[in-house]
Amino acid sequence: ENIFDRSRMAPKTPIKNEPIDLSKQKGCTPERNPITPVKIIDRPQPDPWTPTANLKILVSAASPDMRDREKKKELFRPIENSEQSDTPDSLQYDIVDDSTVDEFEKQRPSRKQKSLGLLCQKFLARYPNYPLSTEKTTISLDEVASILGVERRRIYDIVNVLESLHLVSRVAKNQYSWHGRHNLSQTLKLLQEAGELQYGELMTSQHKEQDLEYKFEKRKKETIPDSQNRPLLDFSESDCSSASANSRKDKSLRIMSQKFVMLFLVSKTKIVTLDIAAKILIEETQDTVDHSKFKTKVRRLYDIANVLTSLGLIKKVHVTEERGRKPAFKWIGPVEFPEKTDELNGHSPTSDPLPGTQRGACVQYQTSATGKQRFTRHASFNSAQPCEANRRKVSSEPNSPHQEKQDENCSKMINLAAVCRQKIEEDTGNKAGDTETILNSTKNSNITLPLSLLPVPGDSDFCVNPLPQAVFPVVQADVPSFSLPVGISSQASHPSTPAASKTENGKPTLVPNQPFLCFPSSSLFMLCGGLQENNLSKLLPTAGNLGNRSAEAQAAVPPATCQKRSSHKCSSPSAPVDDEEPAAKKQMLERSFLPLSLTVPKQPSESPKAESSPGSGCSAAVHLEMDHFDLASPVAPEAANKEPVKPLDCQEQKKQSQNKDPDELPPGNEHISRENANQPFQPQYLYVQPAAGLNSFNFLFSANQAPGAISLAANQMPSLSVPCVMVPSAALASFPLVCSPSFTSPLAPVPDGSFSAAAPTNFSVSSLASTTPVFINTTAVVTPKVSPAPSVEPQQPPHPALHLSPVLTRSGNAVKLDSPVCMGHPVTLLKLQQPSSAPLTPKSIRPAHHEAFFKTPGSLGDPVAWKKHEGNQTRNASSVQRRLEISSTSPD
DNA sequence: CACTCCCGCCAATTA
DNA sequence: TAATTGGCGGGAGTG
Repeated sequence: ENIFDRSRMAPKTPIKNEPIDLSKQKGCTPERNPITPVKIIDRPQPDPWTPTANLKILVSAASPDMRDREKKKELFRPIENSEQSDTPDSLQYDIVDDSTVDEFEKQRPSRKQKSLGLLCQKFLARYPNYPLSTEKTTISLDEVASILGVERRRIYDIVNVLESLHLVSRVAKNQYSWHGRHNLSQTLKLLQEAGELQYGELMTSQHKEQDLEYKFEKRKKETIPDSQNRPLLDFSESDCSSASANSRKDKSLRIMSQKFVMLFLVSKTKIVTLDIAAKILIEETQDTVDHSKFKTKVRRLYDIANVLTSLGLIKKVHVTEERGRKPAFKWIGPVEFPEKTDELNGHSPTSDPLPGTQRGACVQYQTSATGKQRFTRHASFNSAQPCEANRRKVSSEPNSPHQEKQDENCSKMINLAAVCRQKIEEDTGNKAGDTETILNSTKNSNITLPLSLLPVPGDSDFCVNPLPQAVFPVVQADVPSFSLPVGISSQASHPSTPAASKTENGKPTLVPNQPFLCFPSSSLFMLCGGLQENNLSKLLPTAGNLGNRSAEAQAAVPPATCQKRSSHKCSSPSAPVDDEEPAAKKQMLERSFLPLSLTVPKQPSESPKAESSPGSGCSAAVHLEMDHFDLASPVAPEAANKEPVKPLDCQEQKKQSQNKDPDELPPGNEHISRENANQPFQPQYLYVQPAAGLNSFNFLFSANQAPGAISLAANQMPSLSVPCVMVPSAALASFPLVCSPSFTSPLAPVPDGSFSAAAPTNFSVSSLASTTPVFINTTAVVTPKVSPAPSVEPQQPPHPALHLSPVLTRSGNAVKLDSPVCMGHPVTLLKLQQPSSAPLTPKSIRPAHHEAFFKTPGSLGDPVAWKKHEGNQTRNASSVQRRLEISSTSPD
């Protein structure tokens, strides 16, 4: 159609034609053949494209490049075909016949054919819905405009809306990068959350529109000032910090789009009438609701609606009310936004080429995490780009008047964020109370993270950010590495531990902050502590900025660094850095996402950044955050040791993040990632038997730490980004136990004695045999029994050992070899593979099913320990679940 | 006539 | 200053 138009109508077309068609149609030249040509023209073009269209889509999935190229050409075809297809053709023919000459031309271009919706479809057709992570698709506005045969202005309309949903992001002038729908669910989720804050009340009431409106206004006044103030944090700015002003009024379209979507997401009926939406939007923006404004708003809404319709998120409907029928749109997109990993996983596999690289990391995150991860990923990608990418405007200026505004907003936002957070937590089912409590209990500075999060502006991130997980530090503990839990607390250090660690290969790793210890055994363990959103959030913050968080956050994470290494080792030194940045970016991005005010600018806090990590390249990223782990990587085992030594306690934890480099690690090694700290922990642990790829490695994950961290490589190779410790079984042999005091330490510093006590225990464990992996959380200890479990059989649930009391754990570390699991905390142990004793789980034992475990954070025995993060955790958990499931499956 | 929403002027922002 | 973005609203196409 376009072609038609072009030939006839559009002057521009000529150019477009050629370019547009690209190679294929020559025949179709723009000429206007009065007669049949029309049709012919159409035909030819379409044909070439159409046929392929479907294929190409598929292909696109397969090969990006191809798809891009082809899609461009074809894409619109399909659309056209679908919509217009028959009609136009037939018409055309007729027309042709009738009015051989000019007339048809006029008709062709019917307005509909030029609609923004159609244009958007064409636009979308050019890009894969779920581009591989590896490929980065950039969109040139000029190019697209010419290809689609429209003025740039129109492209802006589309892109702005897509940008609001994060399907694309502005990279530079005239350049946008295509993200596809990977993040869509995340974005929608955020919008929904944000929407609930802003409009929740409104919609809740079933809406009568008026009611809604009414409420809306009311609400607006009361609670959400921000929207008016500065609704637009949206994107970039917030994070960027300065935020430059919101540029222009601009963003209006973007913001409007987000708000519009929010209305749908919040609405129970999922139907929003234009006029209501317009009113709401107007009000937010302005108080005056003059008619002209209304009209303008409606116009814009149509624009947005057209794009959303093209995206398949809404459809037009009519609602008849008393007074008649009103145009409205119904949301037909996803309503629930679990984090989805979706395709990512599938895609990811391909991506990993880079072992240690960022990318890899990113991927993992993605994998592990849900949508968030995706973001992360993007972020990483974007990393190259400035955060601002989103907005050109971002001015760096630190403080500008705008800023002030922002600050104000920030405060508001913060509040909102807090609210959101709470909400989220609650929603998640976590117990918010717990969280807090936990915090308190935890006190340890670092750990407390969760708390801080709340208050901190960063929170907003929380709400906003989906990605948090992206960041966790991962450490690989390779062979040699040992980290002593010592760090955990100064107190904590345990002689034994260190010794142990070293002893053998050093495999056993302790992570200072981390709660868990892993031993390699044949089977794999995964422990998940609190994975949570919170964690995530925390993590994010770190990256971001947020000083506040930093402290708390340390926990947060360093950008994950190592990620993927699973298969490879990560090692790339450079990677870490990158990761970090990306993380930051992510944050930004995330923030940006938030439409409303959610995003909060970071506050100035000081965050001590982690020191740069020593040698490990990867580590760099990590350090930031804080992880305190030590990794002992082969490379720098020493370092690891050192750190451990340090008093981790609160302070240190922050800093510590050290990673080690993966490089050195032998492939099989374990990675340890840790998170640390900060957080609340979650009691959940997963034990995974080694999958094929894993062989002897065991993984432990602490939920808390790395939310998204755990991800399994596509191949099954598990890659851990999580704060986990993996120990090669071999290494473990001698050491059964690992203790990480750190974690707990923060909360409850473990008495030295306790720890030591534990140590002994461990030894005893030795009997277990190498196979048996033992994890000890400061809080909890788990002993998985590996199939071969030696005499000590963990299986019995009832083991006395199991009971190590949480107390111990908390206080210090409890360790038990015998019992399959010991938990200080309400940790849940999951065994995926082994059936062994079901009962293994300590208190919280949930049913063997992983899912169950994950899902129910609540089960945690100690609320205190685990705090609030749960909300986050939940998310994390979910991600974890996935992974676990995956992993489990693989092993199975 | 009401609904849609295309079109493109022109200002704000950037480069 | 030129170019890029994008707000905005007139007014045309549709039903």
